[in-house]
Amino acid sequence: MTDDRYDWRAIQERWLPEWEKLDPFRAGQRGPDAERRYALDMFPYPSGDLHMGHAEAFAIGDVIARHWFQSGYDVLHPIGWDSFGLPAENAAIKRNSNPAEWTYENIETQAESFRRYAVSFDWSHRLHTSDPEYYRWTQWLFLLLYERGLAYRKASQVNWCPKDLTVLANEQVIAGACERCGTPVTKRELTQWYFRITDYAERLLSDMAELERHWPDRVLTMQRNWIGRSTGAQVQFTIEGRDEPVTVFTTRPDTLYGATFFVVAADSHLADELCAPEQREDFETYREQVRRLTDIDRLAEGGEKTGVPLGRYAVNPVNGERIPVWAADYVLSDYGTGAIMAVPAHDQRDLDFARTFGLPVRVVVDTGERDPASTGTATAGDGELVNSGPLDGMRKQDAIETIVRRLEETGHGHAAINYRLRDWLVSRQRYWGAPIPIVYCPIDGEVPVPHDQLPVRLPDLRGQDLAPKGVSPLAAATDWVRTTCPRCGGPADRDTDTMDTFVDSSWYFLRYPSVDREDIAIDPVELRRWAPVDHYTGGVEHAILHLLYSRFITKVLFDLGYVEFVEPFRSLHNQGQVINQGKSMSKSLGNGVDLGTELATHGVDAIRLTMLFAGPPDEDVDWSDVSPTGSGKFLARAWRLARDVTSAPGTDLTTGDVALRATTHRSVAEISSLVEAFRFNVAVARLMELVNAARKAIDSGPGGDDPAVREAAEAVAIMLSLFAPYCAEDMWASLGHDPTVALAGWPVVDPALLVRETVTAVVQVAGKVRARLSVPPDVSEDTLRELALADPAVARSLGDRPIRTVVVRPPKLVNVVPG
RNA sequence: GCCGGGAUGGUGGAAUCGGCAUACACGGGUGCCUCAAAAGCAUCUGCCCGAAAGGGCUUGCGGGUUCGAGUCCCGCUCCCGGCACCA
Repeated sequence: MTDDRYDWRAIQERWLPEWEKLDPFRAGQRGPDAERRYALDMFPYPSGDLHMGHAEAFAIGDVIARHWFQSGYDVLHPIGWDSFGLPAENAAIKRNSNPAEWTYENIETQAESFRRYAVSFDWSHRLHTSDPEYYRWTQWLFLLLYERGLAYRKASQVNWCPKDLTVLANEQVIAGACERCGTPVTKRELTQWYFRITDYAERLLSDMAELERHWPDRVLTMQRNWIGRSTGAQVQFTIEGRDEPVTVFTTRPDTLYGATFFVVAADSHLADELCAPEQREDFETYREQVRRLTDIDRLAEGGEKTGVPLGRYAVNPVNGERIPVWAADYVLSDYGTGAIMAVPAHDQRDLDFARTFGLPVRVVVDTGERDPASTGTATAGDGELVNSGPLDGMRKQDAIETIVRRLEETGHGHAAINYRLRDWLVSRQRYWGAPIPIVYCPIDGEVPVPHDQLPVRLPDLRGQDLAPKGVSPLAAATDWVRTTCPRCGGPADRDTDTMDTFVDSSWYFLRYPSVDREDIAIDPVELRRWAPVDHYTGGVEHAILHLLYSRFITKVLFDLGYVEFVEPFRSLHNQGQVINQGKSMSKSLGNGVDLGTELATHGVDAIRLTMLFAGPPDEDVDWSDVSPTGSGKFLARAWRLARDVTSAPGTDLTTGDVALRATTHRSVAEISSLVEAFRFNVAVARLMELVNAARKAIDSGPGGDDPAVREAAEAVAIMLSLFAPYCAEDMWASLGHDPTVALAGWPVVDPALLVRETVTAVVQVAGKVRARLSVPPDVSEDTLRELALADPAVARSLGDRPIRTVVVRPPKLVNVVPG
């Protein structure tokens, strides 16, 4: 490299093979006493090559990991692939092949791109969730939950995607449509496997206290809303002609005297059971109509209430009043008990229903507002209880406590907490996933596959065998399905569903430290060494699903003694999206930006730097607003700086120009705290300032042979290695050092150089800046006041106005206030 | 509707313990270098008045607290994200 032009292509070609040889980012190299850190990036799904979004996310994660490496920590920064999933199956059908082919081709492509992108991974901990060596342990995890009673099978109405022909978890239904393909979701009654995540609702909520301030607010809020805790009471209503009472959940037991009717979910078994013979025809017509309606259609109707009377009566336990029972679709069969007491005066939905069907409205809380029956607006606020027997005259909170006590005394109810969260449906009617390790025996029934028979491997299906049929493709592999019962040895059938791929990703971070262990899933010693994850980087699209499931599985494994912490991710940051011209990139808009093309045009460093300099990491980067060319220019400038250093390596740096040294040390101090605060854009800006200052020192200051210039250039190289590793490495070589700059060690700040000899004091007159004074940092209040008042600009600005007060805040500011 | 987050030059963004608003860049102007171009270097660049010196104004809008507000308080407008018949 004799050319003195910055040539990023040559630099990439030179250093990539050197780094491959050095393999500098292996975990566990720093000895037993080094402090350890676990840096984790959300692992990618192998759909083709890496894209702009990956470039952003992994650049951010890499700065964090590289900063830890530079700071002397022993760092685990692993990578893997979330490699089960639907697109591989679709590709396999198209190519008449097995999904593995497409999957592992893409993994290799992405791995190659990651290497070129210079992410500081420890490749020796690599994993793929579709490897039998991995999914064996996913199946083991399933069995663990099964043995604990946390995995169970039940028949229920499930979300069904009519295009993908598979069931979906509640979390995968977005505004009534399939998360993956956007098709409106319908309901089906199926027997499926569930994980009992609702058992952990309270802990998932309360353990969030330790995530506060370390996770983004919006993620915590989304999780809280998703879990949806509400407090109230369960109340038992007798149904005429039925032995067992029906329980309802309400958050407003104080309004019990205002219940004027009773509603059960139209699609529930209860509605079917309660329907009187004379209403049977109407009910079944209505139920058919409800079943056909997707959530999207229902939303489109704008809250129009529908329903049918069931011809039965419920009895209000507090006053013995008979109230009619209706079936309606505004009551959900899978929330609470699927039945409610309707208090139209104080609940808007009940009021809408009552007004539609002419049902009575009785006010029991006087809020001072007008009668809901005439205004159409339910009154939900606090007020004085009326028409409520013993509760009359109380306020809301008193009434709630009193009525709950009475219900408990009479055995008609009790205080209760209800959650919006449902159990996690994990069965999928797909091929490319981890088979559910259960067999069905005519004699022994449901039997778990013994641990020593894991993994239950996928049979080799390809092409049309994988086409969606509404049942799992595995059902057609009869040789695979037919097996022997582990208990009695007789013929039995395997479960033909595979697990939701979110099961795979709910524990991968626990596997990374011990990927090589073939005998156990999680090596407790390795896990203790690294986990929990110190920092997790990834997209906000996983704010609920992946993060909630991971937290749940971690808690289960904690209870079983496999892990020693209850929260897997100490801190979390969500990167923004890379968009173009104000919109997210898409084929239909034709505004896609290809990462490969950008890298080929500007080089890895310029792209990484552009991503990081564009703005705060959690905000979107609009590619049409940023300048990779500008980033490239800065890198060239920094690179030239190193070449213009003429002092020898090892020169005593403390003899350098004091002014530049102070600038360097101040920059290092500031950049350190900016990087720690994830303010990478500002850190880069400060680095640019340091480069500019050093440039000036060479061109019009002490010159290139001054040790302070070497000190500045070396600091720039080390700090730049977080953002632009190739350029930094080449600078490091120019400065006469051996690779790799990535492990050179973060520059040490000399506190003596941070002390300023003079500072600028601002002098204001009536709050407007009129003069600046150069004063010592420990200037006294009196001296500063005198200096300020003696300043001619202050006198001019004051004119002949008298002075009312002088505010003095040494050493920064004086404000002279005229009378 | 509920919850969360925002609004600063032509653009991306700095300045969050109340104390120099517009750092660092992008874009643009002018000049040097060059046969020319690219690259590089120098320099200017919030708005208005002014030849200049200088002055006035400015952080979505309206109030308030304060010697002093982009920053704190009250009331709005608009934008982005999440949830949405959850009893």
